[in-house]
Amino acid sequence: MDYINLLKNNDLKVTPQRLIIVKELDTKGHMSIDDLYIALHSAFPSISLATIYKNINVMINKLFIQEVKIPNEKSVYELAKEEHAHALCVKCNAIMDMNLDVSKFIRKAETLSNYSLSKSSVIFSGICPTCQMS
Amino acid sequence: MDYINLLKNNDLKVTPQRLIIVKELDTKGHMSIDDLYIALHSAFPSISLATIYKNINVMINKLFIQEVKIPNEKSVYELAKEEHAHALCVKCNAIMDMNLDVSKFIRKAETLSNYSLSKSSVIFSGICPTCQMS
DNA sequence: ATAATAAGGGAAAATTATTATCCTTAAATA
DNA sequence: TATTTAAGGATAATAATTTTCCCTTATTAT
Repeated sequence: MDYINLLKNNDLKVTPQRLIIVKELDTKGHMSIDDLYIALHSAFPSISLATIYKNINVMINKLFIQEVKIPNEKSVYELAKEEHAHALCVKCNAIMDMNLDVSKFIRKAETLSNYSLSKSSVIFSGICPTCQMS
Repeated sequence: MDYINLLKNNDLKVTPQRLIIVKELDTKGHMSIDDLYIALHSAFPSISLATIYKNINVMINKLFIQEVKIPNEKSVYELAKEEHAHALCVKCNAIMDMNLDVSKFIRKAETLSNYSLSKSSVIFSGICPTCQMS
C-alpha cells in the first residue's frame, strides 16, 4: 500500500508520524489509541498523545480510517475497507476481519424493523485458534 | 415485570432509585447514562451521577443489564435478554431490538475465522420509519 | 418491633480520557 | 529557496468516569 498517496489524496500533509500511524494500522489491522502511542513512541520518544488523538480524528473525518467499538474493550481503529465483520478473542483480544456477506441479514432486519438500513457493525466474540489450544 | 424481585434475585437491595433505573430501562428499552440521570433527576432532584454509575456498574456485574456500544454515539444500557440485533436511526437515535437469528451467521463466521464464537454484537444503522417521512 | 449490620446515597476528590491553545518546526508550493 | 500553511509537542483545560468518605437507611436476625 502506498501510504504517502493515501495521505496526499486526502489532503493531509505527509509527516513521519502519520506514515507510521497508517502503516501500523495497515500491518497490525486494529489498534487502540494506547497501542498507537506505544508503537509511535519507539520511533518518536517525544510524541504527544495529543498528536495521536488529533491524527486519528482527522483521518476519521477524511473517512479513511474507522473506529471499531468493542464490547468490554477500548475502541480500536482500522483502515477503511469494504464492509466486514469482526471476530474477537476474549482471551487475547486478537481481532480478525471476516468477509461475511451481511446483505441478506440487512434485508431481513429491514423487514423486521421497517428501518431503511445501510450500514452494519458486527462483532462476534469467542476464542481464537491459538487460545483454544492453551 | 417484577422489578423488585429482579433486584432481590440478584442480591441487590431494593431502593427507589434502583427501581426507577430498571423500570426506565425496561420501558424505554435503551438509555444512556445521561438519559438516566435526567430521568431520575425529576424524581430525585438531589441524585448524584455517581449513583447512576455505581448502579449501572453493579447491575452489569450481576449480568442483568448490558452495555450497547453504538458507532459514533454514547453507549446505552438495556436489560439483559435473549441475544438480539439492534437497528439504529442515525437521525433521531432511536434504537430498536430485533429478534434476528444469528446462529447461521455465527457458524459461517466460525468457519471463516477458525475462532470458536459464542456471542454477537450486531448493530445496523439507517433511518427509522418516522424519520423517513420527514 | 428493635438493634446491629451491611449497603446505598450524595458530595466531592481522584482518575482517566479527550480536546484546545500556543509556540515551534516541518512540509508544500510557487 | 522563500513563503505559507499546517503539524507536532507541551501543557492546560475540559469532559467523562470512578472512587472515597461520611452519613443515612434498609435489611436481617433476633
